[in-house]
Amino acid sequence: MNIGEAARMSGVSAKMIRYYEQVGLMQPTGRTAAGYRHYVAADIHRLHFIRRARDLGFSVIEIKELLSLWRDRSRQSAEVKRIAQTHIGELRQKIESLQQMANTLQTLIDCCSGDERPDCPILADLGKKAEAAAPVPVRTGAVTPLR
Amino acid sequence: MNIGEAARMSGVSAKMIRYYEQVGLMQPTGRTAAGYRHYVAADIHRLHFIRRARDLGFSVIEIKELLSLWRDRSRQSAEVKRIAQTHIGELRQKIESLQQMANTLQTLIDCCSGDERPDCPILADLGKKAEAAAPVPVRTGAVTPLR
DNA sequence: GATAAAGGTTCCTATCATGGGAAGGTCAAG
DNA sequence: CTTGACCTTCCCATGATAGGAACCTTTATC
Repeated sequence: MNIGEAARMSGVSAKMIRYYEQVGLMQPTGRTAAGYRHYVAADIHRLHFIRRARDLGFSVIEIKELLSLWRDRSRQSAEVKRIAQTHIGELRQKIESLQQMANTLQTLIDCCSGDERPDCPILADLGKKAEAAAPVPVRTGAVTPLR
Repeated sequence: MNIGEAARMSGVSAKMIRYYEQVGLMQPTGRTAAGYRHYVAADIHRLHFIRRARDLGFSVIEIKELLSLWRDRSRQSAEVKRIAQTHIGELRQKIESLQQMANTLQTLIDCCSGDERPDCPILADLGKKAEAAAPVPVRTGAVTPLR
């Protein structure tokens, strides 16, 4: 099966399939005489795995680790759990940070009359001299951008 | 005042100050004979504004809009409110998406014994043929990456 | 006045996952 | 044999940020 059909079957774009090969998530596949990649059922399965992991926000690095554990008969589930927990920690930190932004912003919005007059507590707050209200920005690390 | 001191006073790095000038958030400042940028109090104030807006997750584009409204005497607060509400909508969507990831992942983690045995529901789920459990990925637009 | 340290300038590179597009080769159907 | 769909590689762009090189300026010290 060609890359296009593999893309359709796995839900991963052809572009990304090539990228995953390049960064080592996918083994280089066999090629036809003309240089076309060809895929078998196991490749599709692996692509499904990757896509699902991406949907859960795992980075390429993390997915590489998960993949190497996936069919390792001697793996210890503790290892997988550790990776997942680290990741969920990152997710939670990011959520909290966004939540704090949203809360602060909501407070400002609630105070804004939102009419034709120029008085606006949102701008007033942004322009305040000191940073009294500024939430400490959280360094959340490489959590995957949402797709 | 030189760019270094402006950075110290505003909490925006010199690198970013130059970047903001380049993308039009800051007006090009005056230069000394040697080509050094120099800043006055109003510039620091503007940098504070920018930093605060960045802390709230506004993109450079949005900040540009907010800045142009900031000292516009004829602005309507409704306009500012609209920008803020659009932005908070993006934040909420992003939060929801991350929350869903975290929930799914937590469910899987809870089912994983996390011991020395290889049986692992996390990997089992990721490797499932169909995408039954896959949450629909949300296109959340240009919400700022966390800092 | 010479020198060294600290700070400024521009320009290039990288991040991370993803997509767009060009230039060109291949395959299958009409 | 042409047409259109598909494949290949290669380059570029995204957004906000940082790192670093090469080079110039200012300031303080000897």
